[in-house]
Amino acid sequence: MAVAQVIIDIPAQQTNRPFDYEIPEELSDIAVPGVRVLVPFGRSGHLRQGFIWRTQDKSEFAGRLKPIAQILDLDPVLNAEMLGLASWLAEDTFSFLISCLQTMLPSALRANYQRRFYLTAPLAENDPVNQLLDHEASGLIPDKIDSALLAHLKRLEQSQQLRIEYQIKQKTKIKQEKQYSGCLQMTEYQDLFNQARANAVQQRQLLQLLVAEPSFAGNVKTWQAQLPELKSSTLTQAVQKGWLKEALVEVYRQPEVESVTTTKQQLTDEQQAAYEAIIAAISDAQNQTFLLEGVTGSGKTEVYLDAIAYARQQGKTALMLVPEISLTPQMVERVQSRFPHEVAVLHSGLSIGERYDEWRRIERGEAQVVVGARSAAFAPLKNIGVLIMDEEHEGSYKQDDMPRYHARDVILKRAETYHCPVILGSATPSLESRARAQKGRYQLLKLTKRPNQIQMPTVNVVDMRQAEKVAGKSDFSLQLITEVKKRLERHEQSVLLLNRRGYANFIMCRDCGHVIKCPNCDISLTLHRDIQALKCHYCDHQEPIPATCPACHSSKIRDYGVGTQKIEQQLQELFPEARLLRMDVDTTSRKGGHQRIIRQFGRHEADILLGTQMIAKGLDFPEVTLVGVINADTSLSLPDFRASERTFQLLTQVSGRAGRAAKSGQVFIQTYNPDNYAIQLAAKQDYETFYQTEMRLRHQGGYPPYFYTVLISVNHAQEDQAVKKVYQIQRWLQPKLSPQAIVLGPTPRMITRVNNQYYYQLIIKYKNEPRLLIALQTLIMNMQGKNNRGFQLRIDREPLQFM
DNA sequence: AGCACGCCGACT
DNA sequence: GTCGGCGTGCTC
Repeated sequence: MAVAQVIIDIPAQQTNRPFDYEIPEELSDIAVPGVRVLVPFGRSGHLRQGFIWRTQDKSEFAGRLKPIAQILDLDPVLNAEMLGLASWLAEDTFSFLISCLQTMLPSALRANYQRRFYLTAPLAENDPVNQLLDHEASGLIPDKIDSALLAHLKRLEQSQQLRIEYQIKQKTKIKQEKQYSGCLQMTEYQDLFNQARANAVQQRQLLQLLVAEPSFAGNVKTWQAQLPELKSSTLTQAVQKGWLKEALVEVYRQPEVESVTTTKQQLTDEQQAAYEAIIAAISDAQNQTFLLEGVTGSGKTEVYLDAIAYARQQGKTALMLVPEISLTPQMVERVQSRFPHEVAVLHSGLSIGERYDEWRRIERGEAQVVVGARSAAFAPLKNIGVLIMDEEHEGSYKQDDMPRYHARDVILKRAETYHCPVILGSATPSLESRARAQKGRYQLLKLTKRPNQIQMPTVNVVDMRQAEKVAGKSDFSLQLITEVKKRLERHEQSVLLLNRRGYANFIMCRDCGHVIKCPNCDISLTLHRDIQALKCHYCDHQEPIPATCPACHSSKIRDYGVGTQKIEQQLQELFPEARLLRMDVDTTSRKGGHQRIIRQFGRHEADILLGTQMIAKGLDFPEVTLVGVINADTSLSLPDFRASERTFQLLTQVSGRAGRAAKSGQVFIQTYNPDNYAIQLAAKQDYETFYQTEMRLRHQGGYPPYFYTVLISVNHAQEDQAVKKVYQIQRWLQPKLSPQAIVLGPTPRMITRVNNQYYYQLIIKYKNEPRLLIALQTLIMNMQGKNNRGFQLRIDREPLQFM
């Protein structure tokens, strides 16, 4: 009897091992590893989705095996490489196999479990179940249902007044579109036209078109291209009247863009040297990692594109990861125009269906070049020739829920499998990567110059302790404002950065000092003036802005801190004639909001772009000649050993936005710490000195890259419980560590309470602890069962956030 | 997550 | 004596 080991999708994920199932004879041909299956699970025998992990001849399991109910794929959705990658990922990130398998696939392939009830007897008029009805006698039972209502449903089921069915819906896969085509003779259309009422303008236009071309066909858009006034309802009516016939046609959701082919640009000497090193590794199938350290504007992208072109010439595929934020239309067009019809793009703006279509194009080999954000690291490419990660230092490459993977590690792993090179590119590499280049594990390639004699911007540090301020607007130095004014006069553009990391707008009472806090979390609420509400950035809590202080009823309650909205208002007062664009989480939260703003600014529809860190990347506009940093300091004072690194990166990146073309650029950095090394060196655009300085400090403090780190965090609704558990874990773990390992804590997390859960943590710094990783695997298993209800454990290897 | 098994309290 | 509370543990 053939047996399949199946990894099952159990919501609570209390198990991390496969379950054996019998493969029915008729399914034996297609029951191969990597296919999705439906299997009965548990006493209820309800179907759940799973993945075949392995197949074998017999089972070790003593009991009776249930058979696989259904196989969902004719071809496996995960090949051998992907299954191996999942297994490595699960171990590396201390996560469950099932969650790794799920994150590697587009969510369209994930099962959608739902419960429906069907009435078998009429309900009482006031029965609460009435609210759930969405059809005549049936309704959906929501996932989040209050337990009383669920219990009520179960009672009704027991008394046979209704029955509950469990269903697994596959999310829509194939998009279909209505196609309308003429189905009558020209003379018939002519007759209809003659009969049509004189005021039926739309119908007459439509018939006129059909008289001219009786077999015209196409979707709504095609028809509207001919008749711009045409409404889709007119087409529907025409179908009803028998003038047209309609049919459903399968379409890809992202039709391929018609693009012009652009060719290779002339490379500078430095670019050429980097290119040659990379292509040698591609043609020799060497698993070599390159760190491409190039100053802003030095043309790293051109090197990437040429490397991809070389891989394509060799008949190989290529993957390029970029941070979500720089996945702009300009960027995508640049790749698409270089490799027409070969590119698949994966980013968060895609709908589930669009994402699946792109995934399918890659999987079928129809797209050989993939550009995407973090999760694109799992793109189902085969025969990869080169893997690229742009802005390699970016924190967004690490996922911050399970599995907590870093896309850099994923592509390094894939490169091992494909024996191909990896290019990590950045103007400000992470210290981890730069240190590896120092040790020779990565090969360092440098681009120190901008092509075409374009100058690096000149950077001025403005000492805000002594600078003359604009009257009444203490956030602006006179110097910066004068520069902005000059740009407005010359019709050039300015970019202003508000460094808001770790800084928020909060509400405080001037009389008693009371700060309005979130009822669920230990954090003050942030003011959002556009929606007239106070919001908590850690849970979903939201409340109206109070008119008086809730503690002392004084009316002198006002907001503190610097927010983009406030700065925007002040700028508008200073320059009433200037066209301003604001870019922050509030203005970009809607789909495409980010790209809309960038496009607008690119068309020079605004003079000043004001924004948070998101403006530091991805924009490349020739008219920008001024970059101003309003407050460089805020990110320096955070209790995180990476504070300097992040500040340096942010300032360097944003400075690089100035003077990308013929016009030279200037940068003004306002700060209260003008002597700080991160600020000084960012002003000089001197990465190498920053690297040396920061490495010394990391060495003294015993931080990465000199030590590895693991963060272990426990949370519970009761604070004493969380404390007890974290100490218990420490006592258990300590004896398993060598004396060289350093344990920090246990300590409460900086924001101890979030969503009414108390968080306590332990940080372990180590160099070589073979027993630690095994111990942590054990810990995660132990925490699942028995007396650990109500606790959540989180293990984060090489965490980027320590707070 | 479901569902059953199992060991304690208030009832026909 | 029994019915049922939901704590505990298993699901191929």
